[in-house]
Amino acid sequence: MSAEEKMEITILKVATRLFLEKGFKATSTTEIAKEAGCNQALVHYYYRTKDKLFDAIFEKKIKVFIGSLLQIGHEDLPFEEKLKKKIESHFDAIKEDPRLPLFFFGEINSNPKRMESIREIIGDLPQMVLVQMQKELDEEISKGNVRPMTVYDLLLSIVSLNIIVFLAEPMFKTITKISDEEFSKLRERRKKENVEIILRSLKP
Amino acid sequence: MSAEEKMEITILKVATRLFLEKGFKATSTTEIAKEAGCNQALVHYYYRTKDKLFDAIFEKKIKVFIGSLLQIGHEDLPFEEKLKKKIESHFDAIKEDPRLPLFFFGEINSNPKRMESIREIIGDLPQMVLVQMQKELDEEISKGNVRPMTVYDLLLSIVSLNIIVFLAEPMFKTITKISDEEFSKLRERRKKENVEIILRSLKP
DNA sequence: GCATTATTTAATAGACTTATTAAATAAAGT
DNA sequence: ACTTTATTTAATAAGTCTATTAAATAATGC
Repeated sequence: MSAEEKMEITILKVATRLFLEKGFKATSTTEIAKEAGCNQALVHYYYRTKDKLFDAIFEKKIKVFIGSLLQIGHEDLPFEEKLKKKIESHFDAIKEDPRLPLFFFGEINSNPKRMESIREIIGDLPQMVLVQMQKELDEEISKGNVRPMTVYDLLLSIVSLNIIVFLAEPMFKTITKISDEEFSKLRERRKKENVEIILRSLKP
Repeated sequence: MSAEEKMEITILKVATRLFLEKGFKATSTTEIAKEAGCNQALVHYYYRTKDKLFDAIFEKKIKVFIGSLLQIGHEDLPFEEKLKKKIESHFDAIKEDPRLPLFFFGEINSNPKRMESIREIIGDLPQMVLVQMQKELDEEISKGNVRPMTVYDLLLSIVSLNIIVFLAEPMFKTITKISDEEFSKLRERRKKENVEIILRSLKP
């Protein structure tokens, strides 16, 4: 097991996939071991408990999700362009991992304490996102380019519009009987549409 | 147990609360029985299996959720007013039962077959919502009052904006440390804001 | 009152869960 | 080559879960 991938890593990858797909409760360490190709005890040997294994994964993913809203290296662009980039990078981060939204909202709901303990680990990240956007937004409002609005409202709208197409995919496909191909088109259209909706919503 | 509420009903109520709170997998018939104040076997006596009990509840709730988008008795109102009523009635239906969105998206994701079998039971309801809105929308587009847009896009936007505040409540409160009172205000503001965002998004 | 039916319980089968143990094998260090 | 350390497994404890059984109690019909 040295030419091959280290089993410790394989376990983590399999666990990531399964936790994201089915959530904490519905995934067993037995199943993780089976898919990784090892004994169930090995999962506990490397990660001690199912909880610790999960937390490591959860932490990594929430950083990706929140961090995608913190656009860097575009300070010189005009407000609308910066915002467009934020929305699109957030959308792309979710597209990379379409189960992310349900994963977070589901796991935080079923175990609010988890979020508390993760809060300390992710640190300033959420604050940075809020402060950065707050600053940019307030400036535009004072210039009269944007109608008065809180940063919370703006963020909620962005996240909301960006997650829906991924969140609703199974329900949507069942109801509309739309093909996978058609759905892909719709998803790509939504990315542009979301930017359009947000920009329109800001006009004074 | 006849002056009191019938145990069959109590079980259903408790099960509804627990399934909505924690989902199918995380809720045991043992727990339902305990909270209802009866023996675990009685849950199976009345509802045979955990699955059947769940399906009965799921079906009821999805009808409420989808049905709230089918506004009736306002055919004479102008388009924007009808749309406003739809958005608000959908928002209110969720407010009545804030765990509804996570419940659906979570359960459908973790068991897509469930949705398939429920599809037959709920019947035309989703089609009615789609057709009704399609008709109203196309009319406005042909009159030039609304920019070209599919009914899917409109519906996705509405549902998305309406669910986010309920879906994100635990995450949002942890990150922002906002008080319950402040959050209530924000939630009420969102209801108006959502109507505003949607109407702006339709302008030609 | 007695028989029939409905409601409820205790007990348990059988499967699955996480986590720990001790033992086996492989790798590395000297 | 021998010891120490890391990796892996089998076995199992202790608990949970759903579903079924047979037996007990309560309600109803006649």
